[in-house]
Amino acid sequence: MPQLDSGGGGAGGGDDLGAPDELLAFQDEGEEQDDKIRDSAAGPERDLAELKSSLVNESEGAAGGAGIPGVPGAGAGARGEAEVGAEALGREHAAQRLFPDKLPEPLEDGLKAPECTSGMYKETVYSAFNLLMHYPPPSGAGQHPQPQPPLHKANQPPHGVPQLSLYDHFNSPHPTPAPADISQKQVHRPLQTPDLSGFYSLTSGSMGQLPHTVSWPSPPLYPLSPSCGYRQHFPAPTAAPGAPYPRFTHPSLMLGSSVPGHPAAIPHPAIVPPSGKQELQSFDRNLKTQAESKAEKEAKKPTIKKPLNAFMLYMKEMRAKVIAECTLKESAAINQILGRRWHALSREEQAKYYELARKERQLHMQLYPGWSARDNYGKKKRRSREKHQESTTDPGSPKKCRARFGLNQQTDWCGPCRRKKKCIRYLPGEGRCPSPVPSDDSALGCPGSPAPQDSPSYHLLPRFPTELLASPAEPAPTSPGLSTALSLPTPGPPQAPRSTLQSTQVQQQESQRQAA
DNA sequence: CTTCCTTTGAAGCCC
DNA sequence: GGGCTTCAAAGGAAG
Repeated sequence: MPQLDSGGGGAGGGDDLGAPDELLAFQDEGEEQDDKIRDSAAGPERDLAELKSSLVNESEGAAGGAGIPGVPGAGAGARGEAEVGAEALGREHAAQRLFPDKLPEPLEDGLKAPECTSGMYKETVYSAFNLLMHYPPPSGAGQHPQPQPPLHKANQPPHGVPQLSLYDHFNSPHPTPAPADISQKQVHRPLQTPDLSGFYSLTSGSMGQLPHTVSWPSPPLYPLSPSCGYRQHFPAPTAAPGAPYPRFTHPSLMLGSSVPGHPAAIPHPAIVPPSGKQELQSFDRNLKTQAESKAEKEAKKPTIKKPLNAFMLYMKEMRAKVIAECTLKESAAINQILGRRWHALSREEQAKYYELARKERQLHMQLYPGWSARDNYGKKKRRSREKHQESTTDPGSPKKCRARFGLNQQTDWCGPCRRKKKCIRYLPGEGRCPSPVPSDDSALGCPGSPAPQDSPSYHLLPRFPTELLASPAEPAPTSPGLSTALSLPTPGPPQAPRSTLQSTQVQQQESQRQAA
């Protein structure tokens, strides 16, 4: 994993929640990083071209990479408990009124310059990082040597000034702070990108300053109030302007005001109703009747979702863009494209998402100390036991197929069927699946650039036209011989995989476009 | 209405 | 510790 932590020591030193896989991902990126970094200043067009070249060179490993930008850990500044209460609230408002004047110059610039022309997703990433600045400040700051205070008081910046470490480090043009007098500012600076908040929503003031090239249909992970921070959903009377966590105050720390099920409770975005409308009704009922039995409350206990990992955050941000580019809406297809783009990201670009995910996990852990991913096990409808057993005992199961031929269970595709979960091609006595499977899209009737066949880190077939992944100005090279040499049969009856159908659909769209 | 598909990553479980 | 499974998001498709 990239050394995301600043390593500045102190209380934040133990904040390593990263996964070891992240390091592997970065190592795989290899030496192309220099080129990617060099090109990183280009716009969306660069992305497509880079993506194409990345796909071609995907398997090229490389040693060592540039260090990932240091990211402050979770060191917590301490505040005295005496600040709890209305006094602190009043102080917060007062401080917020003063806040704009305390904005550092870059933030001021951001406030005054909504026209930002950065990379295609940089804005949102940076925006998320702006909010990450609300996380515990780097312990290295040493501004709060006191012992770790309670959560809702733990991370307030010293003087209501936003922590700029992440901001400065990533040179984000976007400001974070939320002036208290937002409504007035909105009059002069109408929102340009009302839905900027894929990761964490920002204050309306910030949002007004944050141009967003991609519409953001998704609801914010951590919705904010129009006026500041996370106050709306996580009211924190003790929060100072720019305070990191207080607006995220855990329900259990809200002294009864935000406990799930409590009338005043406002759920964290990770808290998801067990069943949509019913959940809303449940909350509505809770607003009316507080005398429900404890058992009932338990039964209606909302589900706390897993924190999003880096790729999920990336998908959340980029989905709309891919949908717009490809005119596809099926998520399975979009996700394939996003997966390849993810691999094509530079180390630094991925590092941003890994860091976001790390913060996400850290925040989630603090919000829900007792929560475990196991809590949600079985909440999604599991496949039946019989089906599972059938899969594992089926000689054609990809699991057995991969095991038999020494393929990677996680990433290798089992033969030409191109399915991970159920190999429909391999049959007993048929011999080894031709794996790696054909690495160009021609098997799907799609021209495409060949993928590295022996790459241990990139076995997946390109099942979508390379045009979707590569720059239109740079047509992907075709490899006509490969598929014909392999002469792979289609998955065949009863049905071809949906992805194949989807690919065909995409190809048809592309053909029509070219014909036009 | 429910499940599947499809991706990567994190985490839990089992041996 | 390795291997496997489940879940996280998303929305169309299929059952």
